[in-house]
Amino acid sequence: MAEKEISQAVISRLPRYFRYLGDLKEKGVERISSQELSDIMKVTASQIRQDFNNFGGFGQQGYGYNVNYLYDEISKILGIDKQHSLVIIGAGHLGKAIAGYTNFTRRGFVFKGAFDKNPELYGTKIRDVEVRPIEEMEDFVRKNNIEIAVLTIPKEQAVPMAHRLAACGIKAIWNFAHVDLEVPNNIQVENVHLSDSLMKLSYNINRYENS
Amino acid sequence: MAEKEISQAVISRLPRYFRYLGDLKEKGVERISSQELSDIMKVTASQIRQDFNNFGGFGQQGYGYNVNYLYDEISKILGIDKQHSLVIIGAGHLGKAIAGYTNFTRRGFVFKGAFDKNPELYGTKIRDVEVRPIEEMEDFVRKNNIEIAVLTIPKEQAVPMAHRLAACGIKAIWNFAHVDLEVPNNIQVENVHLSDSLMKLSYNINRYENS
DNA sequence: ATTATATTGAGAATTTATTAACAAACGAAT
DNA sequence: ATTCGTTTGTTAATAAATTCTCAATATAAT
Repeated sequence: MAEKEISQAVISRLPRYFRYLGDLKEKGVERISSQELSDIMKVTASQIRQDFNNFGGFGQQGYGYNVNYLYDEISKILGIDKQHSLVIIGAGHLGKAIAGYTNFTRRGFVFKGAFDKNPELYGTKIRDVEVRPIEEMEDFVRKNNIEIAVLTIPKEQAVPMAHRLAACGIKAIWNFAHVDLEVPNNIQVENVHLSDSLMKLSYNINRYENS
Repeated sequence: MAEKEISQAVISRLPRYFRYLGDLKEKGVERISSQELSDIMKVTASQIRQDFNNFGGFGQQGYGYNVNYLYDEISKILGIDKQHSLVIIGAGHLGKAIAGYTNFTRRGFVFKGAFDKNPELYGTKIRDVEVRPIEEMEDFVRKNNIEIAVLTIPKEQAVPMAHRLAACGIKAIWNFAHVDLEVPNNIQVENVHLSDSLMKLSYNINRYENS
């Protein structure tokens, strides 16, 4: 079947729709039109309809969208209807912050292991999970069929670590190191470059002041 | 003077250029052509030239770009040639991770204060800075002319806190809470929605498997 | 000095993304 | 049943972003 490629711009907007639909769901709202959603989310109704239509018609003419149905469909598209196992590589504050973030668990991201190269951390616990020596990482990933590695280590160590992760069959890397990884393209990478984000903020402060 | 508006797409790419130019600088590379940079960064040479040209000609025909000069110019554009003061609102793991990230200091982001509403944290230190009661935030921001607030608190508290920050003259909010803030448009907001990022990763795992 | 080579900056062409427009379809009211 | 108002899905129009092309201009070589 000829899968039409969906642009990453569209994908990037889905989690936000998902978030707002979750809120509506909690409030007990049953149906919503693209126009109402447009007013709440401050994006055009046209874009909302266009975005949803990439995946087939979720709505109904004259009615709008059923909130629960749409919510479920988006969660399927995003793949968060299934569980994903993850390990943290680097048990510093950032690693701990992410591991401890319970909302991820609610979304099906199950925190299975944590690794560090600092012996002082071995045996300490993050939410019932023991920090292990980084040497044990490969075995653990293989045996437990881990899908996602969260890379919260300094950039100097990130590139070789990505290679190690690739070699032991990880499916995806959520990369917090400030460096671009080189991995085979069967491994998905999502970068969170915090310093890039902060620089953008700095630009916008500047821009506002000089205008 | 009629300032041509630069698209955020371009701005988003600048930090990455900056990072690569920093690396080249460290390696002692003096000049580089858009084609060489293209090979290293895996973006088109055309885009590189177009991007730089938004800010005036940084290069020279037949020569290329001077690495040091270009690096300095981009740092000016991004506003990281000057110092920016920041405070952390929410001294949990994420707040600590960010406050402790020394590279930000190198880029001129100076960590001045940390606030939390949990009394157990009062007086504890993050890099020589004492965690203070959140009630003292307004005064501190005003007296110390703080520019940036890093919002690392749960989403329920984020919206009212953004209002408090707006009221005491903050210039920018770096928002890690999973919610969209409403602030007057003299305040710059940069969102880091980690769960959105993780969902994108999940989508791409799915997409690869079903292709 | 002259010529060959390299490389930008800028405009044109193309592609992609966003917004607008509207026919088709549904629900509700009469 | 028919009509009316609503709202989608889809196509068309517009806008924005990216890539291509090449004249202009620099460096380097002879």
